[in-house]
Amino acid sequence: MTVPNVIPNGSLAASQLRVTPASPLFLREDEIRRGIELLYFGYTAMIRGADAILDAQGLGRAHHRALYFIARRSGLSVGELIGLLGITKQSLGRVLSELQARGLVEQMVGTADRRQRLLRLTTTGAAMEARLFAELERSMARGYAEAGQQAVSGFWAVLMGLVPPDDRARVEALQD
Amino acid sequence: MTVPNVIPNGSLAASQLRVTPASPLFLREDEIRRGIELLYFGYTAMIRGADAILDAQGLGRAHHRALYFIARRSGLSVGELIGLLGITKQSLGRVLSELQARGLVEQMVGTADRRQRLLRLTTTGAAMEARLFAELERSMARGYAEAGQQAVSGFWAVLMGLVPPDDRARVEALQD
DNA sequence: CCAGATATGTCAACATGACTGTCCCAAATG
DNA sequence: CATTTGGGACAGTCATGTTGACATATCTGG
Repeated sequence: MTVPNVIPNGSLAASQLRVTPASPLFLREDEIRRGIELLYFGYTAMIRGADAILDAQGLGRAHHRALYFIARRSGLSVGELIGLLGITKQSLGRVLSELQARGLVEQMVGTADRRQRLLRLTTTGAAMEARLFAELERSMARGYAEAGQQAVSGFWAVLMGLVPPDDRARVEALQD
Repeated sequence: MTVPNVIPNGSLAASQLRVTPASPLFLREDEIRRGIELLYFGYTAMIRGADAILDAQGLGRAHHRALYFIARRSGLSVGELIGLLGITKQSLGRVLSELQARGLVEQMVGTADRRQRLLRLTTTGAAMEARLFAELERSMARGYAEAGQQAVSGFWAVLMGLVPPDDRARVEALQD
């Protein structure tokens, strides 16, 4: 690698380096790469268990994400789900119709706005989502446990810091 | 949601709940879901900037991952790269031959084992990887900065906790 | 030194999940 | 009533993963 080990960055908080707190900070490339790699491998590892279940059912990650958010915000509209997933109407359309065909998801006409289709899980769908969630939970709980509760707030803080400020409200909104 | 708010977990460290440290711990579902969601949205957000560059070049994330790890471990073998990416030889083959055709990656016959093809970036490839890395870095540095250095070790700790113990050595090995 | 294991490459077929573009309908909104 | 909005449907494309089968060069153990 020819990229220098030390990278200038205008306005960062204190790092492990011995830098006076008020000075411009230099983050070492290794620290950045470590974050990138842990994010990649950690995310992959967390998903792995659920992937196996999905595979056995002939479903994919796209189905899981839809089930997850419908479970999380029962009664959300198709448009809201599209916004959370960040995909197009056409892409979601296929996933959603498969989930409906399997009897995992059902629609209701919106009450306030009758154009909307409000989504919720069927009993079967809720059971499936619970199985998938249990896998994610097992992994995440282990991560929390191994790191300790003190680490968890740092974990949250950095991840939220990755999300562009304009998008944060949407993420926070999931926390009821 | 019909899943209970409180989930039993055998052997976890202290949480925010008022639980005596030695007792079995109960992690609240919200804390788990928050981790899952932040991991999803944070990862997506970090990648976004690089995705735009890749798109403009007609490359995809698969190419980026290959470039990233070749940059990180210059001279690694095809088999090692397959192991890091967790994909099949055939999947990597396509990506790798595209990168070679574009003059971003080159191969050398292994010295110790002449069956191996050792991979490294060309000058052009290193420049491309540096551009992509700069985007990831921008995002990650902002996350670190907003959270503060103290949070970063918690961030690392939880993510490493997500990785199954057997796989951790491989992740650590990237840190030279 | 030879038989078998290993590292890599390649061809072919297929599945998933994204995309764009277009057209349509029903309901809300002004 | 005209326009906008929420949603559905159809068609085609692309990126990236998969299996399976086979080839070739090289290493390694008996």
